[in-house]
Amino acid sequence: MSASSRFAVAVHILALLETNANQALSSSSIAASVNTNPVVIRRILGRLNKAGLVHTEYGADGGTRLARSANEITLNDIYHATENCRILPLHASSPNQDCRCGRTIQPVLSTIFSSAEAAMQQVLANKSLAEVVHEMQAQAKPQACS
Amino acid sequence: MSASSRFAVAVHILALLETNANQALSSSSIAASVNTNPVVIRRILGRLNKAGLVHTEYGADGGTRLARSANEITLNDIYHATENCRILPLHASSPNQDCRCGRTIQPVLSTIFSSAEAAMQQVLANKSLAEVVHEMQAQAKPQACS
DNA sequence: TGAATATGAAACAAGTATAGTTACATTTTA
DNA sequence: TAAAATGTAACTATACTTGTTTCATATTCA
Repeated sequence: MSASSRFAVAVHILALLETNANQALSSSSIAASVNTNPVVIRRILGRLNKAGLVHTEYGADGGTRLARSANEITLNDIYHATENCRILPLHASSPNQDCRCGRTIQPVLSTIFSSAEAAMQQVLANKSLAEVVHEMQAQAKPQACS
Repeated sequence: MSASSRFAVAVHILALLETNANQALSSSSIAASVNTNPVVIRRILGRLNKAGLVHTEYGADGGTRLARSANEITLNDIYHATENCRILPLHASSPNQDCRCGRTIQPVLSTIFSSAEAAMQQVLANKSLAEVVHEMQAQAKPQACS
């Protein structure tokens, strides 16, 4: 059913890159903020690289930077870069095709499940990384007179 | 985490009960349609019973019937009866609270993830079991002149 | 009363995915 | 050449799902 925490960690990573846009960050320094192992970070960075969201350089003084503006990265971009599977899976093994119900349930469910997932992704598509970072900064400095 | 197909199987079960509303169905006969073990069915029926969607009777000639009209059961009711966890989980272990990003990411993500999940559930809430059964019957008998 | 039929629940195995860790080859820079 | 960084493989531990067997319990009916 549920997705992995890769998506949440990926947003964390990218928010960290945006707030430190003046320098490339190593997987070790990112891991210190996420509170995990650098290899876990590198595995996620591999997906983000493949999706073209970040750019990584080898060697001493290497590390990772955002590949485009935080305004041009949506949470849906990050979601697709980090998660594989359908949120709402169909049956583990195919139903009995000799039963009318078994024959017809999956095409109907597949359509409905796709609509449900699309609605979720639409919310993610409407939120940019820049907005997330802005909300995080508002969280860090709450207004005294709110 | 690996995905659960309980939700899809639960819809299958309830659709089968609706199309055989004249009789109580045993877990064995349901399992024959789903193509799995009766105990798997009984585990899901236990959740549906607890949620008040079906009513089960013991003994010879026992079995399960819908507890209310298929018009009054939405896919979101079934979803909540069968699935436990959040769709979009936060970090597996808490981020570094000494980092500004680590401190602020989770409350922001939690709000966004809740909105995304709510959008998905809204789609499910707008689809009744009766509609699903109707779509299945349309699937079984396509119009010749469509 | 007793046999038949059904559920509910416990226990176990197998399969799969995630998260964390160690280790090492490779690339780049100073 | 040494240092610092990545990419990747391998391994462990954990957790969840699915399928299965087994058995106690409840209900019906001859």
